[in-house]
Amino acid sequence: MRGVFGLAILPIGRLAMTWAAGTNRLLDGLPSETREPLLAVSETVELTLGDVIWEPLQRIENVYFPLDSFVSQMFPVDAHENLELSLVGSEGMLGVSLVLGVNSTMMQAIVQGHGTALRIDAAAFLKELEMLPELRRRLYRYIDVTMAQLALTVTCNSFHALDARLARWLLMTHDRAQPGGLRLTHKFLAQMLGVRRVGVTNAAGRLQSRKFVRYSRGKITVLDRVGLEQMSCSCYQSDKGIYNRVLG
Amino acid sequence: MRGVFGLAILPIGRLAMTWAAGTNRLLDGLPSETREPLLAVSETVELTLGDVIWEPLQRIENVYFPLDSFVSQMFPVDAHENLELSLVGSEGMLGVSLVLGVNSTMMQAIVQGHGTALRIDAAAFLKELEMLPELRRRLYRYIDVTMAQLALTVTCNSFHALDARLARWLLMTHDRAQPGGLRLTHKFLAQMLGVRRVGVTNAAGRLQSRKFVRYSRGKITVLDRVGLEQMSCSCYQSDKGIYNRVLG
DNA sequence: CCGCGTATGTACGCTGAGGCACAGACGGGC
DNA sequence: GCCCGTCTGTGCCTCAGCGTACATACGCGG
Repeated sequence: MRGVFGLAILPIGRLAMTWAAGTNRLLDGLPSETREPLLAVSETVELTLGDVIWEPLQRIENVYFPLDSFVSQMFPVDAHENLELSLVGSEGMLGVSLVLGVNSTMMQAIVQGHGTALRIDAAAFLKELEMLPELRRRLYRYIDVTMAQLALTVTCNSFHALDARLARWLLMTHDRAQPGGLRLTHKFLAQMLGVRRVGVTNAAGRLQSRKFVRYSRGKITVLDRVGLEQMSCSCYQSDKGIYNRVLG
Repeated sequence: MRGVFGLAILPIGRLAMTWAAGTNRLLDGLPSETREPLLAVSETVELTLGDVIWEPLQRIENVYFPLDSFVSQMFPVDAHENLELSLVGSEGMLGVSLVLGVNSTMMQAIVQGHGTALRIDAAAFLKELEMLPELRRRLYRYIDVTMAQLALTVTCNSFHALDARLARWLLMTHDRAQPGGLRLTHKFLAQMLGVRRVGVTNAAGRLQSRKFVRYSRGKITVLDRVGLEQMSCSCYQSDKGIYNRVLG
């Protein structure tokens, strides 16, 4: 039972308002007869800021269930046309294509927040998936959620101003990150949001002057979640709503 | 065998370069032991331009496999913030949430192109789905494709100019439509692309002045596919590539 | 064949964001 | 404690697309 972590022993996350570090909400929602065999083939690994989990067209060797790390997925089109599509933290899973019977991905996945994740070898995962109907059931529902969230993001990106999108992005990141300030430069945020760095500097400046955040040289501290929520578009709440509706 | 149509009898679509009317490419790719039982519970229905297949949060009563009709899906956020997310024609299926075990959808689906589709009652479909592993296998792969296509669309919408996106949209529609000119007003295109009507009028004017299309009062004729392809962004080809890679 | 509704064309100012350039400011490493 | 690289701030011009308003043009129904 190498590296199984506290997940099976301390399912505290289910009652907490925020997602507790050390658990994965997707797995948490499984009956223990389903969760245990999966944990038995998983190992806890450390993911470091900037690690590339996979590149487009790469074969999926492992799937990941983040615990207190989080990872963002992009879809590279041309050289610098990157844009974050989804943020996967302890509420989700990386490698859903495998669940759908496709063993490679079109996405690029990069670690955004340092922390731990459960890692399962692709072959072992598929074997368990076959034997555990409850696992299938839940992961399929999760996939439906990610599709709806992706659809929301398309619309949000098209219609909502940068300030609102930045606020939303900071909130979503804050939800998934460990306490103690986010490691994010403006340049990086610009890539995530698909805009210029200067645009982020201006938008972030406006957030800071309203005392919603404080930042300095790549470290951002959220000071006022409520303020950020008011400034962000409704998509932040919608995104959570989509998740809770199907998986809550 | 009410309304089973020529699909089982005349699988001509498999050899044709363009998708032949009267077949559905997803079902076409199935072995006949799988296809036949599904066809036995399906009926052919006529879909008329403007029909609303479903609204957000509505229960999925039927799934659809378009034959020579096509349907677009939107994700309404606020009042008029609509934007097309996917175009489903004879290459696809409507109601994938059901395949994932979720019996409602966040999408709005509206018929874009008049024609026929196979319709299957949700309960009957689920029953067949359970009994037909090959069907599951193929539909799961299709879902993976739609996720990748959606991801592509997010990025395309963020980075590519209206002219290119309009060209892409016309090509995709043209691919799925029956021969003889598309029924699309500028106002409608504007909604699909998430821009103002005036923007479409200008962009469409540029396409027309280059003799790529001709249009008048809601009817658009594609004159020069190659020209349109050159004007559209690479996303048109990418979109087809994603499909063929997994389902071709 | 007239009228009205819908579709399309055009105009004007506005603004968010792009492209680019450069200046200051912090902070880790030597 | 200094240097240099990285991060952040600012300025300037450009431009695509928005909001709005109004003008024309086609075509169907009476």
